[in-house]
Amino acid sequence: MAGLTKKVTSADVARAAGVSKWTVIRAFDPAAPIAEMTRTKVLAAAAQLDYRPNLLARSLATQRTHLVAILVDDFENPYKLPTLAHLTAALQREGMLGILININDSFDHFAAITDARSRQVDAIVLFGTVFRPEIVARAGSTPCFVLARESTIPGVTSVYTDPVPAMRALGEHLHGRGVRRPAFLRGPRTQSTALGRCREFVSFWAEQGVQVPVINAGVYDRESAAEAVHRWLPTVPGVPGCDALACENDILALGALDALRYRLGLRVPQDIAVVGFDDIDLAAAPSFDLTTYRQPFRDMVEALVQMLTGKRPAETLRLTGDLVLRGSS
Amino acid sequence: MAGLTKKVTSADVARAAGVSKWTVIRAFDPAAPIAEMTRTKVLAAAAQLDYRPNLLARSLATQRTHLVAILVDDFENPYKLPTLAHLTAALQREGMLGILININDSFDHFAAITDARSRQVDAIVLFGTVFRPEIVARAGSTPCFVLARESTIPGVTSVYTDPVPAMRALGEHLHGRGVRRPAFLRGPRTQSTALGRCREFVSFWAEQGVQVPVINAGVYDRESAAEAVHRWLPTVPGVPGCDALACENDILALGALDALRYRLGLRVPQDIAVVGFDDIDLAAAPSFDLTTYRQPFRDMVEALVQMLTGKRPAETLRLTGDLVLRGSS
DNA sequence: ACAGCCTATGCTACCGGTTGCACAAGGATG
DNA sequence: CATCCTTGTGCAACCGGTAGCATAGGCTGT
Repeated sequence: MAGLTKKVTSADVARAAGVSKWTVIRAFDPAAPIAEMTRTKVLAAAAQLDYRPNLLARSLATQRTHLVAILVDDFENPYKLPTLAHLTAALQREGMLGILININDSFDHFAAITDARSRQVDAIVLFGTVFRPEIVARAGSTPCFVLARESTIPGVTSVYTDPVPAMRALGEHLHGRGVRRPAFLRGPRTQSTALGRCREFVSFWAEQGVQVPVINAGVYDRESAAEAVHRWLPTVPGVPGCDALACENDILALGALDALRYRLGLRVPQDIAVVGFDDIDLAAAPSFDLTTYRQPFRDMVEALVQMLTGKRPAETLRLTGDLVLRGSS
Repeated sequence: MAGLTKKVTSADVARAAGVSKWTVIRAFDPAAPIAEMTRTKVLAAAAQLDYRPNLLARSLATQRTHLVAILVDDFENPYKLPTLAHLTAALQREGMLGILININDSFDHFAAITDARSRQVDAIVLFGTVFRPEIVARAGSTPCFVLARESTIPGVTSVYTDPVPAMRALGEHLHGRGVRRPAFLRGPRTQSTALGRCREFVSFWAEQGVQVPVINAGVYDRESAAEAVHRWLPTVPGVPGCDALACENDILALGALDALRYRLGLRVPQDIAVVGFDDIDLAAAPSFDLTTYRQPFRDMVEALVQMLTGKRPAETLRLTGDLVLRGSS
């Protein structure tokens, strides 16, 4: 019955309770000066009519929507699902909700940011997406944050895992295991520069006097990784042509692992070691048992949400994660 | 500069162009009667000031937000990420955006639906979540859809994969391979009833005169599945105690597969066959090579979005998927 | 020259809240 | 008993659009 009738507004409740609509509003504001008896009367009438304040109208008046745009351009990497879970949960704890925006060929950053701003979102979160400075400029006065990626743009705060200690930890681990001819497998070139993992890994080995070949998978995708490794390894002198494969993230590593074992007939870790980055759930599966570097996703999200609620100053944060040693290395 | 100044409204553009704010609005409406010269002048002024209509104000006036609430309560199952990608893309093609709402212990269906309605969303999508009739009643006049789950509630439209032909196909496949003592591994009991996979699998084998034992993993989680299988199988007479394991979804199947191979030392498929449901990306990995039943996620999403835009009558749809034969059976 | 019509523009009222001010009622104070 | 203060309530104005009516002014037809 209640569902079929027109929407209930504060004026309706006011009429039912015999007060003005402003008094109704006050009844819902714990800090407002209002007689206890009146409040009780109003709340009873509101409950009776199933009144809910219209947040659209409130947002228009207060200039705050408690809405955050979350821009994602790559739904291939499994770590994004649990991280989205953390992010939405953290936002909800703060009374906010996230609008999930899919950046793709027909809806680019430009369109997404324009749309988000028209909707008056309180903030924009670029979650693991590629971006260019001029794109962020479109955000105008809307605060812009980058999650899980380095931001080289001044004024754009980012929270991500510091690649320097991470790649050093992975490098030292491999070096300690006797690795001397490692290769690096990365995804799209543009994104890689924003991650710095390749750069740091290569730089670590340069210190050891080793030049690391870099393989391009082109996309962050298990199958593409498998193909890239399958094509590349046989072209390198030696059997196998390298003794370790460091991958930009776990999903590439899983593809690589499968290609090494099932297409190239190699034993991991005996013939070649494999390490990834992220520590996604499947990395722990005995079938893969992948050595990787765990990103502190939960902490990253918590820090980001504190920044966008203003509970913490907005400044770029580089967090460190943990080396997770498993059987693949 | 533009970012630091106050928000630009139609009145500002009107002032700049020397017209009234209503004329500004008309300039942006292709169907409005307006002199071409005026329109040009207004659009120029708008571009100059970087004016964007405030969709909040528009929504308040038109009573349409073009916002859809997407309720998710389980972020464990990897199929949800690509499906979210499809869903957001499809919504965006229709000029809508999705608010991703995380249902959990501190923010339940009740709170989520109340909040979503206060925000005046055009529709609510329950994406693979458990729900009770009284919860949906809270949606009031806001249309409610269930994606990837059966809805037993009258008036609530759902789009899901028909478990009848699906489990029959899996059952017949296993039967044809000589399986005679299969078991079924499922997740939480409450959700299972809304999926019907267990029911239909058991019923298929009943027709063959076989009673299927049902194992509870408790949660849709790889590790829980592995533990459940590891605990259960040794308690059953015979080595192994069953000759096939059908799992409610792929993520359970991957956990089961690992437990069988690495904890119980069994060979798959020689000693025991394993089949899943969903066809997630990792099911195709050579390490698992899992036989499964592919859900037509893309079609499901497309149909759902057409329903919520009104391009198609809202009625429960049971789609069929495809049996995907691989090496695990 | 004037009715009749059409086009382009302005205006009022409204969507459902918020904000700050005005003011009435009642109690404390001198 | 007048004054001051406190508390509680009503109200106008506003947030930035939309919808539909009113009307000015140009053009056509007779």
